[in-house]
Amino acid sequence: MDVSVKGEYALRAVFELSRHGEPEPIKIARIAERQKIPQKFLELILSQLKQGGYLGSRRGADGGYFLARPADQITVGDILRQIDGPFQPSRRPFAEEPPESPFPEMWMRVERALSCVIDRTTFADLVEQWKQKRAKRVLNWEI
Amino acid sequence: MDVSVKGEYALRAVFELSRHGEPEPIKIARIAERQKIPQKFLELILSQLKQGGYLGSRRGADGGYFLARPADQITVGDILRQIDGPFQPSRRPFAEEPPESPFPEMWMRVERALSCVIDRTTFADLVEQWKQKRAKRVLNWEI
DNA sequence: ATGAATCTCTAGTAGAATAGTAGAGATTCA
DNA sequence: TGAATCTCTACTATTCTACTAGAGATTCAT
Repeated sequence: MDVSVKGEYALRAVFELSRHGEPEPIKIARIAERQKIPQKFLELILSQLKQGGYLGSRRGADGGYFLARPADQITVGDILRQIDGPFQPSRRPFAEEPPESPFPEMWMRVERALSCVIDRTTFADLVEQWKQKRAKRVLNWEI
Repeated sequence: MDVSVKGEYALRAVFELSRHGEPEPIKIARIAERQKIPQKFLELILSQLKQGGYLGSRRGADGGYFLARPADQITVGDILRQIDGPFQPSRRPFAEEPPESPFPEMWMRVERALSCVIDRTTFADLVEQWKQKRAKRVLNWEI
C-alpha cells in the first residue's frame, strides 16, 4: 500500500511542467534541479511518460520536455499508472478463488475509492491549489 | 499501488477464522490447506497477527488459532496495516518539501478514500457477503 | 511422567524489484 | 560544424518478497 519513489518523481516532474504553462520546453537538468531528482533517473522517467503520450520533447540547444496536452487533461492517475502499473490486489493469480469469495468485490470497492481521487485530480487542479496556497502565504507575510 | 501476497494471505486466514465463528481454535495446517497458503509462511503471518492483538492461540493437540475479538471488531485495514505497514506516499523523506506543495494534501485525500473502504469493512461483513453469495448460488442451483 | 501434536522463534535464501549509474548515439539549431 | 540536448541500452548495488529449515516450548491425553 504505497507509491514508489519513481512514481512520486514522475508526479513532481509533470507538476513542474504544468506549473510552467508556456509551450517552450523545459530541460531535464532544470526539472531535476528544481525538484531534487537524480538527473539520469529522471531521463528514464520522462522518456517513459513520453511513450505514454503525456509529454513531448525536442532535442538540441533550447530543447527539453513539455506537456503533450493541457494540464487539465492529465490526471494523477494517468501518470501513476504509466509509471507503476495498474492497482492490483496481488500479482500472483490465486489458483482457485472460490466463486463466493468476498474479496474480489472488496478490491473493486478499493479501486473505485482510489480512482475517485487520482483519476479526478488533474495537474491543472494541483497548480491551482499551489497558487492559492502561495497567495495565502504571501498575504500573511505582508500583514 | 498494490497489496503484497503476504497481506492477502493474512486476510484470507482471518476470513477463514471468522467464517468458522466458534471459539475452538483452528490449526495452522487446516487454514493453510483450505486457503492454499504455504504452511511455514502462514505460521509467520499468524504469529505477527497475534503480536498485533488480533488473534489468540493455544499449543498442543487440539491447539490452533482463534480470533482475539469478535469478527465485527476486526477490519480489513487492521490486518493490512499490521502486515504491510501503513499507507505511505513514499518511504524516503523528500529533503525539502516546499510549504506550498499540493502533494501532501492529495495523499491525505487518497488515504481517506482508502480508509473509507478498508477501515469500514469488518470480517463480519465479509462473512455476511460470503453467506449471501453462497445462498444465491444454491438457490439458482436448485431451480 | 511421557510423548505426540501443535504453536514459536531464529535464521537463512533465491529471485525479483527498486533506485539508481554509465556511456555512447541521435537530433536540433545557431 | 559543433555544442547542447534528448535517447537508448546496459549494468549494478541494495532492499524486499516470499518463502524454507529446524530446533525449542507448550499443551493435553494417557
